[in-house]
Amino acid sequence: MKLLKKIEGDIMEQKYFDYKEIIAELIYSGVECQLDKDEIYKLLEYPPDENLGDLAFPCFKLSKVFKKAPIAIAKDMEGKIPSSSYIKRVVATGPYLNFWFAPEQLVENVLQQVLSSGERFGAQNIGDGRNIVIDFSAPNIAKPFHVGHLSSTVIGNSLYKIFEFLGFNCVGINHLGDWGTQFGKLITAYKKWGSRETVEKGLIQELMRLYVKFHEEAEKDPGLEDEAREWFNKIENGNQEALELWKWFKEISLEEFQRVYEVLEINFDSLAGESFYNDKIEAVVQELKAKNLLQESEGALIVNLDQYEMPPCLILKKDGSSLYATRDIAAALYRKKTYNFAQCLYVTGIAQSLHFQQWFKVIELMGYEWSKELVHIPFGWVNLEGEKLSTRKGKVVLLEDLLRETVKRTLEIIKEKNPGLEEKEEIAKEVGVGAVVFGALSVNRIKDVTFSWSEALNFDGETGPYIQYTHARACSILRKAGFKPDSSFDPHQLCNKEAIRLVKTIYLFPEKVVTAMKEYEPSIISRYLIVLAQEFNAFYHECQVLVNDEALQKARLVLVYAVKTILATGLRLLGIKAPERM
RNA sequence: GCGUCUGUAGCUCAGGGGAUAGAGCAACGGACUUCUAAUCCGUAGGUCGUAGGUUCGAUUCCUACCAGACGCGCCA
Repeated sequence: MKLLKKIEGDIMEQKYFDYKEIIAELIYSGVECQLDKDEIYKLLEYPPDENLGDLAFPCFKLSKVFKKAPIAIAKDMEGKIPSSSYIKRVVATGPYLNFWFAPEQLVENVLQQVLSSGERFGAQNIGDGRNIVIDFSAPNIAKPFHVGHLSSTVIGNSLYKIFEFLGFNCVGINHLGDWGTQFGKLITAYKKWGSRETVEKGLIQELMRLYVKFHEEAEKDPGLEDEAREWFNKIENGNQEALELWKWFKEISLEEFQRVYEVLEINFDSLAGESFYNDKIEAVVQELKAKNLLQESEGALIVNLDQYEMPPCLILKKDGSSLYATRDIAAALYRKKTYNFAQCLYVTGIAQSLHFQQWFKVIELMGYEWSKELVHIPFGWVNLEGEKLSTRKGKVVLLEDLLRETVKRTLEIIKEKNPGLEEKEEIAKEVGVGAVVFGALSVNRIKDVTFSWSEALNFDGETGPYIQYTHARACSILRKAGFKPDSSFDPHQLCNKEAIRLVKTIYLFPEKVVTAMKEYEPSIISRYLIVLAQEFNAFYHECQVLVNDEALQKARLVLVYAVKTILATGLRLLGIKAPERM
C-alpha cells in the first residue's frame, strides 16, 4: 500500500499536459466552495457525449455546501470561472459545468509533446528506479507449452514493459515448475513404459505421452501415486539416478520452451525455478519453527491460519518433502534479499488465489512488513471450445501449433492482398504472433476465455492485425511524403471534427498507461489502441493527407505521425511488433 | 458445507454512483481508376441475472437469491 500511495503522489506531479489540473485550478480560484484543488480534480470527468463538452464538473456534491439545487449551482458557477487561453468556453448544462478546450491550444500542446518525446510519449519516472519483480509464465517442465500458459506469459511480459516505461527497474523471473511430484510421476512412467530411445526420438511429445499414460494407469492402480512420491523423494534426497533423469527431462523441456519464447520475443532476467530453492527450504522450516509458527498435523507440518479464516498452509509433507507453498516462501525471502523489490508480482491463474493469500499471510506472520508488497495478479481460465484443457488427458492446443497456424493464415492473406510485399515471411510472423498476443490481452485478465480456432484466425475488427494494419497505413503515408518529425506546423489546420477527436484521444494516452499499471491490466492499453485506431481510420477516410495545400498537408502529417507513434508504443507495451508495411 | 470469481445486444466483450448503456463478430444495405478495402459508412439488435436496500441519483455500491466457473492438508 505504501507503494500505491507513492504512485498516487507522483501522478499529481506528472509532466504531461493536464487539463484536469488546469480546470481544477480555475474552479478553485474562481469559486469558493470548500473543496480543495485535489478534491475538485478527482470530481472532474469526461462527458459521455462529445457534444456536451470535453471535461465536466458535476455539481451534486456542492448542493450540501451551498444548500441549493445542483442545476442552480452550475448556472451560478458558469460566470465565475476565470478565463484561460486553454479553455474556449464554459457552459452549465443541467447539474454539470462543462468545459470546452481551446482547440488550437490542445492540438499545439499535445502534438508538440508527441513530436518532442517520440516513442517515449507517455513514459514517466514514477518508479524512480525502484525494483519490481515479476514472476510470470512459469510453465511446468515435462509438460507441453499450451494455450493455457499464454495468459501468464503475455500478461507478465506486458506488465514488465509497462512498469519499465514508467521508470521502474523490472526483474522478470520464469519460476519454472521444475520440481515436485510430477517428476516422480514422470520417472515412474518412464521406467515402466518408456526408454532412452523413445524419449530421445519423441522429446516432449514422448514425455507428455508418458505423463498422460501415468494418469490413465493411476486411475486403475492408485499404488502408482505412492511410487511417484517415492521417486520425488529420491530426487529431493539427491539420488543419482533420479537426479540424472530429472536433469535430462528438464533440458528437453527448456529447449521446447525456448523456441516459443523466441517466437514471442520474450526474455527473462532469471530462470531460477522451483528447484533453485531446494537448498533454501531447510532454513525456512527452521525459521518458521523458531518463530513458533509450525504445528504438526496428521504427520505433516503446517502453519495454522484458523484465526484468519483460512485453511492451514502446508509446509512439509509427512515424508518430509516440501510443497509449493514452502518453495514460494523460500523464493520470496530470497528475492527480497536479492532484489529488494518495491513489489513482487505473481502472474498466475485465479485458481491459486487461496494459495497466495495463505502464504502471503505466513510471510506476514513471520514478521515481514514487506508481505504487503507481494501481489497476486490472477487471470481467468482458458477452455477449449466447450471442454476444459487437460494436460493429464492430453487435451490441449499447443502454443507452437497455434502460432504456426496464425502465421500461416497471415501469409495467405498477405499473398492475396499485398503480393508485392517484401519479406513476407517475417511480416507474417509479426502479424500472426501479434494476433495471438493481442487476443490474449484484449479482455480483462479475470475473464475466463474459450479458445476457438475461428476466432484466433479472424483478423477483422478489434484484433491485433487491425491495429498493426492501421499503423502500417500511417507509415505508408509518412513514407510517401518523406516526413521527418519537425515541430513547425499550423494547428489551425486541424480543426475538423475527426482531427480534434484524434488529438483528444492522443492526449489520453499517458493517463491510460498509468491506469494500466495501477490496475495491472494490459487490456486498458489494448482497448485504448482499438479506439485510437478506429478514430484514425475514420480520419483516414474523411481527410486526404497528401494534398496540394502545403500547410494543411504538413499539419495532417504531424497528426498521422503522432498516431503512428502511439500505436507503435502501445503495441510495444503489449509485447507486439509494429511492422511498417503489411 | 464454506469461500473466491463471473453474469451487459444472437456471440465475444468495453464501461463502472451521475447526463440518451457502447464496440467488434455474425446478419442485412452501401463505399475500392483516389494516401494499403486486414478499411470505412449505414440498418437492425438491450427489463445491464432476479429481488430488496443505501443514495438527490444504482447497470455500477451493499445484502439475499439464481446460474456458471473455480478453490478448500500432504499436486502445482
